[in-house]
Amino acid sequence: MEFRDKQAIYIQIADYFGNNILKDIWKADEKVPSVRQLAVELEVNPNTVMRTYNHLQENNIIYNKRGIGFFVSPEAKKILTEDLKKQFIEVELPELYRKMKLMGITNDDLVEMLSKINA
Amino acid sequence: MEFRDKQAIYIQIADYFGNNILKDIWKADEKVPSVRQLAVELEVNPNTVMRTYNHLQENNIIYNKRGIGFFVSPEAKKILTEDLKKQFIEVELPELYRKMKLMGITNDDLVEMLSKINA
Amino acid sequence: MEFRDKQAIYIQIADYFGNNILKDIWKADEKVPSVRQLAVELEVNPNTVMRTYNHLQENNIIYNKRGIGFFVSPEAKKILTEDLKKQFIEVELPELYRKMKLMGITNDDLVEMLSKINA
Amino acid sequence: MEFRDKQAIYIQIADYFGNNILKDIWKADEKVPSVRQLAVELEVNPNTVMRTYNHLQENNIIYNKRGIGFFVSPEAKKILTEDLKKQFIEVELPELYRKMKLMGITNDDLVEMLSKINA
DNA sequence: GTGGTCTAGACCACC
DNA sequence: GTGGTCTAGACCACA
Repeated sequence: MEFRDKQAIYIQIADYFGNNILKDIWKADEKVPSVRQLAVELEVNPNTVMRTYNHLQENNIIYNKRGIGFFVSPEAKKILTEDLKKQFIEVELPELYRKMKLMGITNDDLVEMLSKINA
Repeated sequence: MEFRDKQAIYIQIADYFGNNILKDIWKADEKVPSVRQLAVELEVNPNTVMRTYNHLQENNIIYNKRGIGFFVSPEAKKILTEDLKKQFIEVELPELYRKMKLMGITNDDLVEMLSKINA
Repeated sequence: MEFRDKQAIYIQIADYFGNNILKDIWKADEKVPSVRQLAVELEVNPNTVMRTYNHLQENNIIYNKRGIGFFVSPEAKKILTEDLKKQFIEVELPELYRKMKLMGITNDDLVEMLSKINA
Repeated sequence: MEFRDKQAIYIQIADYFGNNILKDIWKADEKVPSVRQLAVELEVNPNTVMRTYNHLQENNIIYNKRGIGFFVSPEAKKILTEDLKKQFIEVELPELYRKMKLMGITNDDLVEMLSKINA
């Protein structure tokens, strides 16, 4: 994992978790790596991983079993999907619309541009 | 100005400038508000406005006439448009694509959603 | 046993013991479940149960007959009652008083609320 | 401020904030001490204070103005009151009831005990 | 072994 | 001056 600058590492790790869960790579009630283990893997300070885990736990994405570790919460996927949709509809879509209008990009142009990425 | 926003205030001001220029509200070689005046208007520290102006000047969006004030540079609109396009194609479009795929939104869905905003 | 709870598991088990004794479900000199048996029942590590038993033994709630098992100590009920009262008077009551004052709940309100639980 | 052991310092600081807001010592949109300042006052590491502030911010008790500091959120008092009530009704009241029953304390006994604290 | 908390000290962007 | 993030290292309780 290589970290983009500009965004906090602990957030990037959280996003990585979100993706893994949304893509069904990590399923409900599965154990996620321990704090120390992940810290070694990502070459990051354990505190930073801990911060990610706290963040995810507060948002009910993961939960903790005392002395055993962290696990993917059963509601994780639902929560992540809803958050994504809400963010998309309320923030990103209007912003996209605004920019398209500003640059004179039509819906057809947009679809064509997206097809090129696909290819 | 939204202090509670996560984006830097001086960037928010710069965006405001960009919009005004792109929408032809401010045209080439027109004078923009003075630092002090804008600081009072936006209820912001003058240093912060100065920072915006420096930033815009470095990017040739505005230019300075000593003792008179700042003016919209003739190339401003062109530069802003190009920046916008570059950012759009290289960053936002791929990100849009990624999220659509993650949420299972098709091109048709997207066009329909955009139409709803228009309405 | 609720692993996700913030309270230590061995304490939760100890509380469970205390309740059983106070409610006369387990009486003086009666045998309590073996460590292994209880560990299986509660789906808990035997070490954790052992820890509970050590804890209870230190507080004279249970005693041990070598090779036979653990038994409810004759003074168990008295000790538990006294601990409960002490904790109640010195810690919980003042805390209750503090919160009632903070929320503007009167003694009458409290009695009424308690009656509702009873019903 | 002297810290009780057993409970995390950053939580104790958060509780202290809650009390100050509930008692109207700190009012809506008032500035709270800066991270560094409070750290010095409480003789605690700034990271610990930061942790408290993050915690409070996530719960909309305080908000942040970039480069200026943290402020009491307008909804802070309402949120705190509701949390307190919810916790009281759903957790503490049933627990109180359970213990009273276990120890044979009547409503009248309870009221009398509370009066003694008052005196 | 697991997480949880805290300290110390550093560096950064921003106002 | 403000917050925000990260590292390094330590100590603790718990399973």
